[in-house]
Amino acid sequence: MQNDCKHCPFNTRATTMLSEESFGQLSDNHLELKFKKGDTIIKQGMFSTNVVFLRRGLAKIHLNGPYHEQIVRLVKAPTYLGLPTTFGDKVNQYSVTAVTDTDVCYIDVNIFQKILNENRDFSNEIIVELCQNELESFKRCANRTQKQIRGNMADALLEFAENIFYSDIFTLPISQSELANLVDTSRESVSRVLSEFDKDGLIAISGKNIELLNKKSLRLISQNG
Amino acid sequence: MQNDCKHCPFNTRATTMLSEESFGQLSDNHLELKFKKGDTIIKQGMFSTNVVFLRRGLAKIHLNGPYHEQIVRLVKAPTYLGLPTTFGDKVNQYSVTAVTDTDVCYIDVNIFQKILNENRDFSNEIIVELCQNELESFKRCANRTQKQIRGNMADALLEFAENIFYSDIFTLPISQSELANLVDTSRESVSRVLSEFDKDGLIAISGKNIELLNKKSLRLISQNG
DNA sequence: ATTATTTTGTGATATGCATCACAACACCTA
DNA sequence: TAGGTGTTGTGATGCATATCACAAAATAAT
Repeated sequence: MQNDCKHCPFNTRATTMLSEESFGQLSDNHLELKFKKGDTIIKQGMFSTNVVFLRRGLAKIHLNGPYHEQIVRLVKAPTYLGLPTTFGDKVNQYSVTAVTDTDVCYIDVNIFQKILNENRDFSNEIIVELCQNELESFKRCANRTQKQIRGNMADALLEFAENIFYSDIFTLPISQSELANLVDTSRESVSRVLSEFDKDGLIAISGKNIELLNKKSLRLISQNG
Repeated sequence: MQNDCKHCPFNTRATTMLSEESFGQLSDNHLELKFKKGDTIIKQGMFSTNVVFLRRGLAKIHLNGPYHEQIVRLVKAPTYLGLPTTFGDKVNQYSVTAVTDTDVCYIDVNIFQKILNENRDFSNEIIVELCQNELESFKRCANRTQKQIRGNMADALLEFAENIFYSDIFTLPISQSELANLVDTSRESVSRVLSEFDKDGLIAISGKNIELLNKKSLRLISQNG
C-alpha cells in the first residue's frame, strides 16, 4: 500500500525479476508494519492469511512445548516467516516475537502463492532457504544434544558475533532466561558460564554488553564441551 | 531406465500431471535401485548429482556430530531425500542408511530441477513437504529438550506404532543403541526404560518384537515426563 | 524519586542419567 | 558344534546440571 515494491531495496536477485503486473499486485496487497522490541509478530494458534517478510531486525521463533514455551531459533532479516502456515492449514504453528525493533511486510497469501508460481527463480530461492533451514536444524540438533553447556554457550556467543551482529562487541539481545531457553539449559547455568568465561578472560561483560576477547578459545570450548 | 515413470504407482496428484515430455525425460534419466537393510543410500561428504526418491521402505538420516554420529530422524517412503544437496553445493550434508530393505529412484538433478520449474503443483508439493519438515523439527526440538527419557521413549514407541508401522505390534527396526542415539540418551537407559514399561504392563516385549498394551498410559508418560 | 517488578549472581543441595563393568544372549561364520 | 562378534540386561558409581533459596542489581512503573 505505502510503497512501490519494485523499488524496494530489499528485493533479491530473484524478486527484482518479477513482472510489472506482479509488482503491481504486490504493491497493492502488502502492508508495511513496524514492531517494537517484544511485540508479537506471529501468534501461534491464530488464523493467518499472510506471509510475513522480515525486512529489518531480529526475531525469535518460539512455540508451546510440553511444559513451557520453547525458543527454537533466532532469525534475522531478510527472511520470510510463516511459510508453514501459508502452505499448511493457515493456522500459525509457532509464534514469532520481535527481539529488536523490526520492520515487516505482511503479504497476502494468495498474491504470494501466485508470484511464487509465476517466478521459478523466486520459488527456487524459497526452496533453497527451506533446505538450508532443514540442514541447520539437523546440525543444531546434533550439537545441542552432544555438547554440554559451556560448548553450547560458546556456540551461541560466536553465533551472535559472527552471524548476527558481525562484531565481536555486542549487546545481548535477549535476557539470560531466554538465552537459557534457547540453548537448553537453566537461567542459573547461563549466568554461571558467562561469569566463568569472563573470569577466564574469554569475554568481557559490562551489563548486557559483551565483548569476545578470545574467539579461538571459545571455538575450542565449543568443540570439546 | 527400467520403467516408464508415467505408469509408476508412486505418482502423486501433482506428479501424474507432468507433461509427456517430462515423463519421457524422467524415464530416461532415473535409476531404480534396491538397497538392503544397513546399506548406505546417501553418504555425507560425497558429491552427488541426484535426488533420491525413496519409494519403499524405511531409512535413517544421520550426520557427523561433534563427538559421534547422530541420527536426526527416521523417514519412511514415499519421500524425497537429498534435497539440500540438490539445492546446495551438490555435496551431501548428511547420510541416509536403509533401515529396512528399500527401493529408491535416483533422479538426475537437472531433470528434477527442470520438472520442478515446469510444474507448479509439484514445486508446491515440495515446498509443503519442506515446511512440514521444519515444523516437525521445531516440535521435536521442544519435546526432546523438555521431556526426560521415559517421555521421549514413550513418544518413540507411539511414533513407531502410529506413524510408521500402523500397528500396535511391531518389530523394533533399529537396535537399542540406535534408538538411544535417536532419542538422545544412552543404550543402557533405553534398555532399562523398555524393561520398566514391560514390567508395568504398558508394553510386551519378546525379543525385538514389541506390542503396545496401554497406549493411554504411554501418552500420559509422554506428557508428564 | 520511590516503590514495584524483573533480571542477575552465587552458594548449597538434590537428582536424573551417563558411564563403567560384566554377564547373558543372540547371530553369523567356518 | 564351536567360537567369534555384536546386542542386551542390570547393578554400582559418579557427575553435570537442574532446582532451591536468597540477595543484589537493574529496569520499569507510579
